[in-house]
Amino acid sequence: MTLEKLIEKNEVFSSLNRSEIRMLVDNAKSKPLTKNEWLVYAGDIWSYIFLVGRGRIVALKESREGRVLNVMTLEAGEIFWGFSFFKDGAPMPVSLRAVENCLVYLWHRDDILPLIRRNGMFSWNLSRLMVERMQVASDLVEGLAFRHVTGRLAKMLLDRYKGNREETIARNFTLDDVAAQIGSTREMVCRVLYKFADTGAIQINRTELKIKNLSLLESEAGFIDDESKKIE
Amino acid sequence: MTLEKLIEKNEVFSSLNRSEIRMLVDNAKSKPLTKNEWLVYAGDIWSYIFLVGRGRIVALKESREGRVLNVMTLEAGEIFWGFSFFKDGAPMPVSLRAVENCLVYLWHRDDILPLIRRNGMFSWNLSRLMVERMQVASDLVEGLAFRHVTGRLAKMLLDRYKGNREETIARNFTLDDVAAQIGSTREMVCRVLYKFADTGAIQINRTELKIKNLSLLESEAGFIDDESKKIE
DNA sequence: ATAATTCATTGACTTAAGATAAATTAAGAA
DNA sequence: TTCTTAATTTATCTTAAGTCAATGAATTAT
Repeated sequence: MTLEKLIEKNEVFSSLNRSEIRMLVDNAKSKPLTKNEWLVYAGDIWSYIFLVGRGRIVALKESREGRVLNVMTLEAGEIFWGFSFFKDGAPMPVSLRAVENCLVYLWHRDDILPLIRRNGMFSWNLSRLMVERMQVASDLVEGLAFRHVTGRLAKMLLDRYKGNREETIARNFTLDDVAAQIGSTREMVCRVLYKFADTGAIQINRTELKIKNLSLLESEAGFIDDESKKIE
Repeated sequence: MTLEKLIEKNEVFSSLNRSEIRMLVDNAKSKPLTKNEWLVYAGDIWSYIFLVGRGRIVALKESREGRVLNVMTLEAGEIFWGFSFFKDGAPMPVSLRAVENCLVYLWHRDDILPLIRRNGMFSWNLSRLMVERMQVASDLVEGLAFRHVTGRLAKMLLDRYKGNREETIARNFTLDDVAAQIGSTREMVCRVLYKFADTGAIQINRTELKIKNLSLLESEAGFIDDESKKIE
């Protein structure tokens, strides 16, 4: 899709007129990323806002011990930014890495600021997007603080495959990927998956997966009232 | 402090002119809160933005099992908002509770939106504040995902008392408070505090606390390279 | 001052989850 | 195909952290 089309389709830019969009298109710095290439590292001071034109980019945190937590995935058409785009000197809270070959369009803060001054609704729309991102962070916090690995994994399966009930799904993600999504280890993920299979919630083999019992999974995820887990 | 003064001092409102400030002052709904009173509950649809005039308000999450996680504390002069202030139907990710007697000034989304349309820098400043809040969330995630209770507690002590090195500090927080801040239990917090005392990092008794060895605490918090914890 | 209540502390016990290592299988390269 | 590499699976062991229960100290209410 052309950059112009991508901009037109994105809600954040919905308040811009023709000439403003043209200005954006003309000033965009496009940057191709090869699979696994890093766009920025956590801790960097980076004052850009960008739009994913093609491919997918993952935002992740790494611990010194080498563990990885995927915070979110940016699909084509989505927008993200460096924190110092908004606040001078604010470091990136996550690293950004292309999970496949990508094309991104970048704008430096200095090139966007005039637009923001002129167009009140533009940064309003940015604020709205930020709220969405906060919801993601909020869910993450809740999972990490209150749920066991079992619960986080069940929730992830539901988020991903609720629609594919009773369909056989190819396991096209590695255990390490899943572990990074829920903040655990591949061994734990593997064990818990087979635990779910034991209870009949899912069916699983080395390459495929099938959701057999939605409500069982939901109760593992903590969506359903489970008397044994309640207080008073 | 008068509402007008509070508004003038807050960066978010720094782009407003006299008459806009007057408009805000006139339209503010002021609401007193008694200690421990709830302002909103997590999950509520709540389209207000507010300014803490007096007192302190804590933003917290609760699990079904009764555990509590303090996400942040809003002091007098600080601003926060319901998520549906920005996005229709977006639920509150946290509950808000007064930890002492408070006075808050509230504005409904509908009363602020015209201002935002007119004044581009206002929502820009809001976005900047949102970035600060995201940094808080980011640190929280990092702590929960990568640090043990020991590390989170050490970090909390440093954040709170780095300046009070070698001074005796009254323990004016309950173990439950601390546990809620770092996402653990009072018993764990107690045990870890006495573990820190064993290593000589702090001195502690039932009512007081003293930081004895900053670098020991820092290494517990993971600020210092600890060979034993590194990979390869 | 005394009683009631809230907090802090500690030990014993249980569970969740990570580390390590080895065996097995699938996928891809030669 | 055959070989190599990467990923999955399982078992065992260790550690982190939570629960429960009991005790003692401080604080608040009466």
